[in-house]
Amino acid sequence: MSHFGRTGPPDITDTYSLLVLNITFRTTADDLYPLFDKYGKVVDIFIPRDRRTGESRGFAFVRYKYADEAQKAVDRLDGRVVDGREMAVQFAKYGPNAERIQQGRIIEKVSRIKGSSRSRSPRRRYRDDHYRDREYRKSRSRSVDRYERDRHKRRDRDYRRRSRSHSLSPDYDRDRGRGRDKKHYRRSPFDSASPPRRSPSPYRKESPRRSLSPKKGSPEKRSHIERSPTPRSRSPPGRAIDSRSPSPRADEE
DNA sequence: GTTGAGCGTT
Repeated sequence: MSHFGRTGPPDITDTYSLLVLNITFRTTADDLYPLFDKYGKVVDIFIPRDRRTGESRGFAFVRYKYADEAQKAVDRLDGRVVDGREMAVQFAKYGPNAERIQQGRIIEKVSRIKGSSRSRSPRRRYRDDHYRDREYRKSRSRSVDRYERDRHKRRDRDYRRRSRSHSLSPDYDRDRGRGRDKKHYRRSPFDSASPPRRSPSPYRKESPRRSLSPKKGSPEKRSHIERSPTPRSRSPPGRAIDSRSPSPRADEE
């Protein structure tokens, strides 16, 4: 009763799905229920979680019974700060069965949009057109494309932290930033209160940090060489290990 | 204990 998503989809025949993005990873369906239920009758709330960690992915699906209520919730809850984070509420474009959705309502059949009431959500922007363009082609299964991208994203998401970007063009990056939010936009690097005096090259992605003395060794280099099946007994038959790791305690122990 | 583009389960 309280927990949504525990069971399969109850009935998505006459329900409107709303996509809630930008929510915190700690936000649960129970937390969103009172918020969305205040604006209408919430049929079900589902928050996709990770299969491995089980943590929320950062977005949830709120299903409403009526479109007017859903629309109101989108207008009222869109941009609302929840748990210190602004959540973006918008109509879902895709359904659970990869079905097409218009204004949150699942359309089993691919009907042509007459253009009656589509300019109701100005938040969709050109993104809708972009996706639609791909669907129009129908040269390939978009479902697979989506899953493939998702998969890459999952792994890339973890690796992204270490590596900023492989080598994407400025255009690509700019397109993404522009389509998402403008909060990332910075007025000017010189506008900063602290001049980049300390930073040798703020524009540089990273400092090469070339050290003339490679110290004793680089563990990273050894990573690709071998995993060292026996890291503990990797002590070479020399005095290298002895000189750098006397291990006085080990002697006593 | 962390992260932040995006579209979903029994």
